Amino acid sequence: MDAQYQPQEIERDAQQYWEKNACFKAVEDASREKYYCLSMFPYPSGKLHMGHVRNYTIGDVVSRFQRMQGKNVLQPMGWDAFGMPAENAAIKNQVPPGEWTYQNIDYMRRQLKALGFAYDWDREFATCDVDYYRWEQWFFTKLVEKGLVYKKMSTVNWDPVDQTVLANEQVIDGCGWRSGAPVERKEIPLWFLKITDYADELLADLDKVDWPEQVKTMQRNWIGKSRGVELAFDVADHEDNALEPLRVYTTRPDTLMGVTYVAVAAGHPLAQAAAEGNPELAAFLEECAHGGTSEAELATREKKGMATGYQAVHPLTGRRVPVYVANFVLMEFGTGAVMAVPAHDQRDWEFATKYELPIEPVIAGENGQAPDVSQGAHDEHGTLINSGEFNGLDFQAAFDAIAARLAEQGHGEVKTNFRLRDWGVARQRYWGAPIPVKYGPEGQTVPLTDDELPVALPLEVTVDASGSPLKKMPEFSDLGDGWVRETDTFDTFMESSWYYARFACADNPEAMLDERANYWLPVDLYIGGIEHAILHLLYARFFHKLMRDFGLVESDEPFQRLLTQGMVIAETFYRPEENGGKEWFNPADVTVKRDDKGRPLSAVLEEDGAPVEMGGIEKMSKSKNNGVDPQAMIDRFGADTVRLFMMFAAPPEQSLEWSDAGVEGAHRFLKRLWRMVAEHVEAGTPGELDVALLNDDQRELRRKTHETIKKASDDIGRRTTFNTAIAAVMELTNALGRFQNDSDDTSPLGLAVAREAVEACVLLLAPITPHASHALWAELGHDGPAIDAAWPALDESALARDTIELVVQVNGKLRARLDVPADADKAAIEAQAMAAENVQRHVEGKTVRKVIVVPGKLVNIVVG
RNA sequence: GCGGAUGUGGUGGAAUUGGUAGACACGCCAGAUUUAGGUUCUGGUGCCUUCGGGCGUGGGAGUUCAAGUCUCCCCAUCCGCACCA
Repeated sequence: MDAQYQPQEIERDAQQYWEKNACFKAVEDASREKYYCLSMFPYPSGKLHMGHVRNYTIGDVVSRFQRMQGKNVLQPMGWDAFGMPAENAAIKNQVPPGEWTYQNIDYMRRQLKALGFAYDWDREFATCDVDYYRWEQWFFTKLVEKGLVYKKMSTVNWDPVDQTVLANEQVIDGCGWRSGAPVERKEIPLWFLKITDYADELLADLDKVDWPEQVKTMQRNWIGKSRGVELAFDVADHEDNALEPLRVYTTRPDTLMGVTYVAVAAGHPLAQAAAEGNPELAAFLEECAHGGTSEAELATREKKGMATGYQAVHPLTGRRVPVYVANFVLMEFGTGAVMAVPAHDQRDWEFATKYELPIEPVIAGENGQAPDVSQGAHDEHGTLINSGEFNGLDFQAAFDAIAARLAEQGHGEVKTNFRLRDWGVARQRYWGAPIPVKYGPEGQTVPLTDDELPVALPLEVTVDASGSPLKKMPEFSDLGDGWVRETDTFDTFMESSWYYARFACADNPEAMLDERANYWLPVDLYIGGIEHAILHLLYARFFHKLMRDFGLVESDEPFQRLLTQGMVIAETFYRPEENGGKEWFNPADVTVKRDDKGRPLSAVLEEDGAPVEMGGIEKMSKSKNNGVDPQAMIDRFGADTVRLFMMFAAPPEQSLEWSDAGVEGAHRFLKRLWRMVAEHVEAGTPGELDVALLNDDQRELRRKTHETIKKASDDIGRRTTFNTAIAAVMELTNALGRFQNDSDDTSPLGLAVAREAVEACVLLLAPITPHASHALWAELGHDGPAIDAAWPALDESALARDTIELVVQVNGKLRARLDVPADADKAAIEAQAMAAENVQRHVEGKTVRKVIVVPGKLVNIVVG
């Protein structure tokens, strides 16, 4: 065989073999155990970035591993093809979004193929294909029939200059990203899906899936189920006329006696009414109507408020408290009003302090006395004080008693609330799936019928900054007789909420899903970025339940197991510019100088030899110019090296720092492995592996082989820590290298032991470096391809040891190491530990108080 | 602001169930080989040290025979926050 590792030839040959033999075509087979492995599909932005490479390598490693376990594996790929970037590119380059998108898909598909991923390409689709989104339109009309869809007024970001709705991302510091004009908040009617109808089930079914606990916690908190009391304050205006009662929700009815004011959102009817004839308040409401709508922006904004002049009547005491308008109270959230207990809620405390409102403690501190609230709120549960007849009750008793009293008086009731809000699915954009609804001349709103579907998005358009071209295309929107079509399109989360199911039967022109979906679903392992932990994953879970209740799928959850991968990050380099900005340089164009300990000292730009500043390690991004192009790395080292480095440099859930030196290390390892296999093949034909005849070196290498099989199987199959699996294989190759060089054992039996080790290395790496393993497996004389080889089997008997090394501690400090027989009892171990010279030295003259023996691990002698 | 995470040598990371801290790799140092080609091989490498040992997992306290791992407080960084995907 060729002693040189030639990745380009090897990878081309392997990929041709797989393609020619349709190796990765998945066929439903009820007699075989299936495994559906899915990586989140990419947005076709132009070319692959390292985050994609990482995501898809993880999925490919698991898919190939499961195939070697004998499973019937499905690993599909497609394109999340609708979205804003295509419209932005269209504005910039005068190319229709569809054309731009499909060109990007063609280029990125070639890149994926060059990485050797084991996809069933026959199932590929893009969400902008009408054959895909037509089913989403059809399903939406069915949801309308079932009453799971409604239209209501909702707040959006409005750019008053460009006369268009802006996404939160397009609002920068409260201003439109193109126009720079201060953004206004505008109310428009939008379509919503009733995800809140499924809130309880979405919460409960988190217990059924095998997901990282932190993701489940984030979803639970997002759904935010709480038990509280909804109560009403009577309200009186300046002339003491009674107004509509003010409804608020609280999870702390026990603090009700500490209410010193109530606050309403700027959009609340009470605020609007109070502003009439009050120009100052009207100006404040106007101020609140500016700026973005995102919760983060609202919550971090300086807390401001203004008195309405209205009074609210405390439902139990009859005491009057002022009604304020506050910019941190949201109309979308709950009733749009809150009761404020500044002594026991930090946000209320800050507001009360700022506007000099009373702060009255009603919950005792730890010592049973009134807590000190001069520096901040006391928000823990405790015994009630200053609460009249409720004094002395604990949280639960007070909750129940106060809720009962409010109910008695008709002022309130216990209520379960959710933080989760219904899903607004309408977007005022062009590049998305048209919402299949029409409006009649008398204001009718009618979902389209099956024979009016699909509504195909026109592809020949001119896009500019002034909003969706659909709204200016009567040939699209005008249906005649006074009927017009909806020009809003779906949120792109709609497409990504069910694509995993369509992969099971992507070629079906007659139905959204068919029985094949029930063969493949649920997805056994779903892999993607942690940034999708809430929205995408929650919407997809919701959509799955909708499809289930419509009889389209049988399972309750779409993704049985979830792996959330970390980001790919890299060092940044820059030079300050005269205008105060920074010019960023790509790591590929910079050389870092180090001191003799390897610490980075300085960096210079290769082009001019002059220094650049090191800007720290950041997520790969265009703005910091620290992206490393996967294509350049594949061209230089081959796909296997890139895959190996990505899997070795960090566990999949953590962020991964790109390192050119690390990639070279991965490449070096593959070259070394190749050479070792070549040397082994040259050394002669192995004999029969008769384990009874092994010498010590042979038995040791064989033990290492099977220890490695055991560890790699567990690391890849159960733990998904590919980095430690690779480290274990590297240890085995190191052991094999010593065996080849130091022992130089070319006896038939020695070669048989070496062969077992070599084949283990090749197969254990096959999911990670499939091309190299494909070639090496053939060089080792196998007729079938490596992808059809079974995962190496563990021989437990090879792991057996005669003696075990134990450590001996004195007072927890390591003092000696012992070789003890594997079957030694505690007394014997203790005696041997005590006898050790260094142990004697540390025990001498002291009293042995205790001896702890942990079998197989250590002995700890406690002296005093 | 709210919710979730992370923090270990010069660097990436390992330590899976409270039990040997630093596996594996990068970098660096020394030596050998080769001087065409992204070399290869061997050895060393946490810090301090009076060479006995001592110290050491972001900082501070605590539980334990034993803490990177468990508890509490603090600091820093990252992710998400409903129209980015």
